[in-house]
Amino acid sequence: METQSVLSDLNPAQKEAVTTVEGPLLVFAGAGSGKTRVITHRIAYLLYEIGIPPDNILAVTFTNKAAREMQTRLLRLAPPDREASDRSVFFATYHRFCAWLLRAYGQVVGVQKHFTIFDDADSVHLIRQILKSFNLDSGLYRPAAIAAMIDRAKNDLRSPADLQSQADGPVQKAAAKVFPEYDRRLREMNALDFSDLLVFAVKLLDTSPALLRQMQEKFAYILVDEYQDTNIAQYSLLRKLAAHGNLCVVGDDDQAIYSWRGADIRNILSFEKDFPNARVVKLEENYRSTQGILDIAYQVIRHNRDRADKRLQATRHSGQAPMVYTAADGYDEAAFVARQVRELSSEWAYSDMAVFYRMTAQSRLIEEEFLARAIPYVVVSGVGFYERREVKDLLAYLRVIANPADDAAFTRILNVPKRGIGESTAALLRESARSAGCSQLDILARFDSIDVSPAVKKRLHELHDLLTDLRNSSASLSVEEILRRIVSVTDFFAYLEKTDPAGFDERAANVQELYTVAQEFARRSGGSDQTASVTGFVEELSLLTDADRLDPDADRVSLMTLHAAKGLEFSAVFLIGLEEGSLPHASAFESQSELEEERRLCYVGITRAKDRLFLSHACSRRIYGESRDDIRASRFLEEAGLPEGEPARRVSSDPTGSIRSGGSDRIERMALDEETAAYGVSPGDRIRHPVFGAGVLLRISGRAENATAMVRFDRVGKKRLRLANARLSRLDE
DNA sequence: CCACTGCCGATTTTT
DNA sequence: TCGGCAGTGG
Repeated sequence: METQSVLSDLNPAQKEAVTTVEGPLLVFAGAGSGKTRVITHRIAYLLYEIGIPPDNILAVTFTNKAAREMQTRLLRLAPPDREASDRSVFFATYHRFCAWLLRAYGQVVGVQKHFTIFDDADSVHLIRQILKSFNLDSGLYRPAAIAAMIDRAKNDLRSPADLQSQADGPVQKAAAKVFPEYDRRLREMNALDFSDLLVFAVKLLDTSPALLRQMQEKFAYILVDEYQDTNIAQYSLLRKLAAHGNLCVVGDDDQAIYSWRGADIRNILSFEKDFPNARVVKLEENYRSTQGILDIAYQVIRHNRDRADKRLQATRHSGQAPMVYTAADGYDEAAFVARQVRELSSEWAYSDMAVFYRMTAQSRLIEEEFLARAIPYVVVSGVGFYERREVKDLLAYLRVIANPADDAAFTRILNVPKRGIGESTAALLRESARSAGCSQLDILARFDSIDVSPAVKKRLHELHDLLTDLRNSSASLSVEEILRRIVSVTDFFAYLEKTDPAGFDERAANVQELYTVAQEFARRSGGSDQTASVTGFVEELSLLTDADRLDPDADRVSLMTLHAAKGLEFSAVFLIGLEEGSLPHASAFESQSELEEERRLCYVGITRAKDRLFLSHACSRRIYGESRDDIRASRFLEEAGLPEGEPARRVSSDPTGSIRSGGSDRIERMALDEETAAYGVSPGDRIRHPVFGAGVLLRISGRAENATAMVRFDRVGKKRLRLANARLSRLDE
């Protein structure tokens, strides 16, 4: 009976993938072929048919979202009495798994228990400081570029010395020079960046054979999702853990789109070589898309040379043919998308539709058009909740509490809220810490011996007391209570009010939201050791992304980059900007392998569509403020055998004039700054202008008296106006 | 410590 | 075009 539920409804290939339990297994899971099903059913099979204890199973994913989804779906397969035990199957991202391992055993390789995880912004910030201390011009050597190189080296398990010897070109040389210093400072701060989590986990398992053996025994069965995106460090980790050979990897080389992050497609293509007895199963039955959509996808992807041969077969009826729209320009393209969305909305919910593009900036015209027509949408990703200033500030307090050596966090809160400690004092603390070989917080503890004015000394004293008090009280408080305490003792709300009066409501709401997140964390972890729970909370936040908190129930069209689209599906998909230079991106023109990755991006986009697919491109476009009308259609359209149409005429859009837009909501569109409050209007509003009449406010840019509004008027079309001068009034809806 | 200005640069960003 | 920065001046 149980076999029934675990194996029923699986096709033969899926069944083979689920029941081939011993030995290495590579599952090529084409788009829409039931990949997640296979993984979850396989785990269920291991648990309920083979009788493997749940804590012997490790399932590795790339995103928290994927981990969560698998966990939920596994629970649905559980016999009623087994639910509880299923929870001890270890679902984790690589990074979370490594963080777990290092918290428990990291001391062996010099990682302190309460280490902090640096996010990209922290890293870049640190690198900027180092460049400065080396007198390297941060204009010439862009910190983000250096950070990327170092990150890449780590993901390749290359040491600073390796980078040094391979460095070619001035920027790489600079990166090679910064690398060891960057690492040194991280160690000093008891901090690890994202890739360090992997690097040190590998190092730990290398250093301690006993621990490795223990882990191999514990995780006797390992499953890996999205194997095509594995980088060298991750691969190395897997090889060590899965020396027993019970490794099941699931992936699709055609959907490898993260090589620029160090992912190496060869990991999946040479799995059979690396694990000699590997069984290979190909899932080529597609349950998602119509045949017409799959045909186009195949026509595109077959142009890649570096791929395993396979072709998806539709299990669904043929459906409506995909279409290409050749737009006069970007506005026309946006209008086309909006019109179609409106039309399709009689058949599908907005949340069944999505617009994909190559670059984040490409969302803008679509957003404006959707705002103008009151089409509800959500931009997936964008400025994340966890990147918001107020959230990072409060997080920095927690970081200092959990890890007093975290100088980066300390620097962040040193003068936040403003307490009259300026750059010169900050530099002094930095320097003293440097020469004394201790943390800046340690220096603060000895403020008496610091050579500063009495006034500054007093402020340092107060800061020290404040932090000491917080740290002491943290032992007996929940994370939420600690947060509330930080907010109250620093008078945080007053600080928000003062520095950003217009954005106050927004920011205050974010602080509230953070309380809620802390509450939920406490409920989940049911913690005992408080320091551990602060550490745990900070870790959780560091490893979360904004996508983890999007509300899936809201009825909105999703706007996202092609990278963000992987793993999702929609009834109707719009893939816009299919132009040479955009998709494929210009930077890929010179390289065969990069072009192939662009092609895979295109493929990923196409295969997200269940029923309707719209591909569009424009003949003329504004690029970096310059109008260009020599834009050529993407080669991928030609490869797909899709003729471009006659350039469409500019269509003047009919303003719908109705209700407030859907775009703006707390999480995703928080960019409405001071101006919104100052002038009482925000994007999406129906407004009236004394001369031009009624229209829709599309966008606000610039600040203070330079702030300009982009308005689409019903009668006279689009105009830019200075907010300070234009007397815009909001029309009630 | 801030507000202003002028310059540069501009893919993608699972963690 | 536009946003993020470093450098400047009050």
